[in-house]
Amino acid sequence: MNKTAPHNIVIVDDHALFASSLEKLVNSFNGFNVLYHARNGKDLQLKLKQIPDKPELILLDLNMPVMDGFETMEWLRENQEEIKVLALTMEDDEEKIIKMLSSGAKGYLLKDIHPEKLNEALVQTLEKGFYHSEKVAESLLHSLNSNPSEKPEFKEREIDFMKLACTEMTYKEIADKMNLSPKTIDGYRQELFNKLDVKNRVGLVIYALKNDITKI
Amino acid sequence: MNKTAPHNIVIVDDHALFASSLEKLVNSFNGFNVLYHARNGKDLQLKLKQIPDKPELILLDLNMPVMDGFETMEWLRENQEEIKVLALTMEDDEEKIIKMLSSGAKGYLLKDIHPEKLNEALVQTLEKGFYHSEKVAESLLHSLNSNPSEKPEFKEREIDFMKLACTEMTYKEIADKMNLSPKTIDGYRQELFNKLDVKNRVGLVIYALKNDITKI
DNA sequence: TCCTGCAATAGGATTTTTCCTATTTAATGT
DNA sequence: ACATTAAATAGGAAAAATCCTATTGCAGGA
Repeated sequence: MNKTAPHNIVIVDDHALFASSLEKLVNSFNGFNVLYHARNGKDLQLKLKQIPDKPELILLDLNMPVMDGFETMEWLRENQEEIKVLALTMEDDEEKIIKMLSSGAKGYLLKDIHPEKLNEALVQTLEKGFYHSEKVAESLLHSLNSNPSEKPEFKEREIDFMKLACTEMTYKEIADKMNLSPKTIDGYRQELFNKLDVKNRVGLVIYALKNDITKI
Repeated sequence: MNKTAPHNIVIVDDHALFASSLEKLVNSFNGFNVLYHARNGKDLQLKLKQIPDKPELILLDLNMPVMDGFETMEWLRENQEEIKVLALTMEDDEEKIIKMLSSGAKGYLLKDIHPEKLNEALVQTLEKGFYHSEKVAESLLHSLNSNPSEKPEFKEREIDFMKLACTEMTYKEIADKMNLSPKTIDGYRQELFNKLDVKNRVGLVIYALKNDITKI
């Protein structure tokens, strides 16, 4: 069909099965060819160094061990500016979308998109330089409109405290663990209750879990 | 290569991109052919009814809207006994593995397996009738050994209480909501603390969330 | 009917949490 | 050296949570 050289793509994803499957899919698109895939950012750095053929575009997963999508994106922006990057991930978290796009990603795809959309995204990114799905565009608009509710910032110690507050420890025990007076802990507690608009420790725990301050 | 008719496979997964990608991968295996894919259990029922060609094997995702993998597995066991099923999912939750296998799944694959393993699993399932990856086999052994820790049973009211305990309500408020005396609530609380071996309300909240008693 | 088991309830004490306000200390810029 | 600020700390009190034990009411089985 297409006589010109196909566009070289690289896939970065720690899920071997998904990466391999996706490779087959991308190869089935007209005019695209998957050069190789990398397990994570580190692996990608290595392969970019060792393999002379450079991709035009990278499909980058965000959740990876070793070196995740964000770190990888930062590194690519600094070291491989010519390569276009499309973020490809499960989560449509507004914060993450903004973070990736402002780090220089050309687009942000959700893994539940239709295969034809992926094809469209690849073509459009190479042609126009960017691609934004309806869903992501919507998310962005939403975040611009409803942004007055900015997320509060936390100090290191506050985050430490919140994590410990999500355990069965009493405040006295937490104070010991953090080498602070119980009264200082009480100060953190109060400050956080106000900042987060919660009524009690359970509210704090729920906030911390909802916002990935800590995992259980 | 293989002159005999290829083995027909059906993929059930709500992620269009993954399903389509996986289709390409499976088609690339020697002797396999993907008939079609379904978005969920309901969709599968429909397609099994409408499409005369029956698959020999179904690759079944667990997390789906509408009709999830567990329900689908139950239905398949009752209505399409001849079709072999391999569960294919992200989570290596022992409970889920056991649930699927005891519902008649021929194997349980994690989505992070290597593509060749998938090929192997398909071949072996059709030949021997089952496939168990090292990881899953290990999980099963582990669960058999360390099973003395059975999960406690909860009464309706206890579950109601736990859900409310995972909010910012005080016990007095919870008592009002449940139309019980605060002292009764205190009884539930104490009983649950003992049963679950937790020290305080935060412990209870964490237990409830870990065990999907409630969502946040 | 009597016994038994379970859910609901209570009394009373102690500990922890929560709230409000104020002071000390350390760090930082001018 | 002095003003400014943020972090750490304190006092004191009310509210909520936690603990232990005991009683009541009711339903079902012997």
